[in-house]
Amino acid sequence: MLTIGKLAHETGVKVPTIRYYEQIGLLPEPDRSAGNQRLYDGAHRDRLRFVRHARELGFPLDAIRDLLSLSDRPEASCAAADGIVREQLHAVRERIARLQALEEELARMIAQGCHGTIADCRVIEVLGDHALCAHDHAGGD
Amino acid sequence: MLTIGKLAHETGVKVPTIRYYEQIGLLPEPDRSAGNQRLYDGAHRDRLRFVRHARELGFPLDAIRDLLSLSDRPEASCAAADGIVREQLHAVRERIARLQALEEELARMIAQGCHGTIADCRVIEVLGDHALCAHDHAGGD
DNA sequence: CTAATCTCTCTAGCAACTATAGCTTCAAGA
DNA sequence: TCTTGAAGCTATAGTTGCTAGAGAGATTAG
Ligand SMILES: [Zn+2]
Ligand SMILES: [Zn+2]
Ligand SMILES: [Zn+2]
Ligand SMILES: [Zn+2]
Repeated sequence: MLTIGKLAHETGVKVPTIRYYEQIGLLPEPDRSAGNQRLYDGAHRDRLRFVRHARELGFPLDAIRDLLSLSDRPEASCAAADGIVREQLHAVRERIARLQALEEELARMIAQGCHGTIADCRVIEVLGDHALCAHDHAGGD
Repeated sequence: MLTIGKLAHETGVKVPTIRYYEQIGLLPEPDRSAGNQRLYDGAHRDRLRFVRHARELGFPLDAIRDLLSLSDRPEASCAAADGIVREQLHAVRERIARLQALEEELARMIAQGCHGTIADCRVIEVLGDHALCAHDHAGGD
């Protein structure tokens, strides 16, 4: 049996985060000690590790919730799980593409190399006028 | 003179967002009409376009606040502005690197190609055990 | 038995907006 | 002039995924 602090230590998830996950229904409510303190077992630890790992891979909590409920039904088809991962991969690739466009644009701004006053500053100028940009980075952030 | 709706239309920034920027002190309070409605001029529009463009390039509002106050002092050295942009470029590159590691890992998970039940699902298995990962994606999100 | 360390609940805050409610003002047509 | 509809106003709360603090109670080592 683990107290919340030990569970935190074993999983690398901070104590308030564990309580937060419980609050939003991502983790089940554990039993309590006579003094009302949470007591966890191995199953809780595995579940929390799963959550942490999925978070490290960038999955949003909603997707993790779905993945968890799938993993609770071992006989179900894994197509749904694979779909969630595919979706996440897609989202990650989109973010990468957007960021790479930004990277190029920022690098271009800096490459113009200005060392004067703000009045002649290339970067301030470009920031003020998207027409000076090479890309169309219109899409939301 | 522009009403807030026209300013929104001309800059592509939504009306509530403009009011929000004013509230946090990013945009100056404009004059008001007799009926208490905001009235903007060309300077306001330029400033808001600057903000929007910087946001599109991923700058946080705090950095934009600094850039704006620099651009109000045309005789100042532009080193500070360049530094902010360099910092942003650095942040973007770091985010790209992190996302690329995630992308590889997710692609690897999917490439294992599983079409069975959850009990045998590779992706659920990998999510449950970071030891099956090729990367150390420990760092924050 | 006491002191130090956990743990408890609850509230509020972060970024950067977005959405809603309930009201007032404005512009144009009949 | 009246009326209707769009646009504007303020203020509050919600979003995501936590994090920080207050003030109280529980547990454990010496
Ligand atoms: Zn410069
Ligand atoms: Zn641009
Ligand atoms: Zn599968
Ligand atoms: Zn991993």
